[in-house]
Amino acid sequence: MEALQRDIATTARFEDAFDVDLAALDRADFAPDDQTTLDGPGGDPPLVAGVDQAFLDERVVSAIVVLRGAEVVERTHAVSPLTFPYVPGLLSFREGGPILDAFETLDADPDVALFDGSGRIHFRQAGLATHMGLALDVPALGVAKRLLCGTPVADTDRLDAGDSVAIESDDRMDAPPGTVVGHAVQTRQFDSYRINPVYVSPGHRVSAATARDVVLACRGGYKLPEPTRVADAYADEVKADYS
DNA sequence: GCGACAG
DNA sequence: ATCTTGTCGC
Repeated sequence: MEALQRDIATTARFEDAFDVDLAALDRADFAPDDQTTLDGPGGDPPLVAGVDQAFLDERVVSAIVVLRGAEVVERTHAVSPLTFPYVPGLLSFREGGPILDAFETLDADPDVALFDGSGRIHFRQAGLATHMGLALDVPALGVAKRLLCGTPVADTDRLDAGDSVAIESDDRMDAPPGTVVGHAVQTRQFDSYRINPVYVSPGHRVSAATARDVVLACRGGYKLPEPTRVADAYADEVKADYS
């Protein structure tokens, strides 16, 4: 499996190779109750898919929500059996198949997809977002709540909303020393208590800088970017129906 | 043996 | 990820 991941890493493209209109994405308002920017000048915001999962006993709910700004264009999910344990570094072998099951039921073809986990921030530069992006050949990036590996180039405490700190490869990773494999992104912040940043990295056909910009543009007032947040909520909703 | 570890 | 009530504070 590790060999496959190294192969995936060499095939994946950690550079911009897509046509997402970032300017239009910037104009999009992801506030759930705002629809006013959907028909703004310069074209509609791109289709952004959020992917997240919720677990049952021996099964997993894989949810996909596609947004155009704050508008939910499509929601779909799949319930699949779990056949592999959680092993740090091998997450795609546990969650990848189930995620692809869900994508098979998706009609829309998103301009970019956000996965819950790492992309290039991975020992072999082939995290879940990289694996999925390549398998689906869709621009993809990973959004993780915790750092799997790599080293922030500066303190990530006390960052203001909108700030980001590059994450460089460390000696446990395949990437050449000093390679910027992602960013710690502060999507939200308060004056009093500290909110941790999310760790964003390229999956496929997206550069580290663009991955960061996409996540910042998708902020909807919560820690998680809106596509991820609504997919998370949808996964829990579906799980409740199966429990 | 020690350390480190997405979801 | 998941098990879980209340609770302190913008």
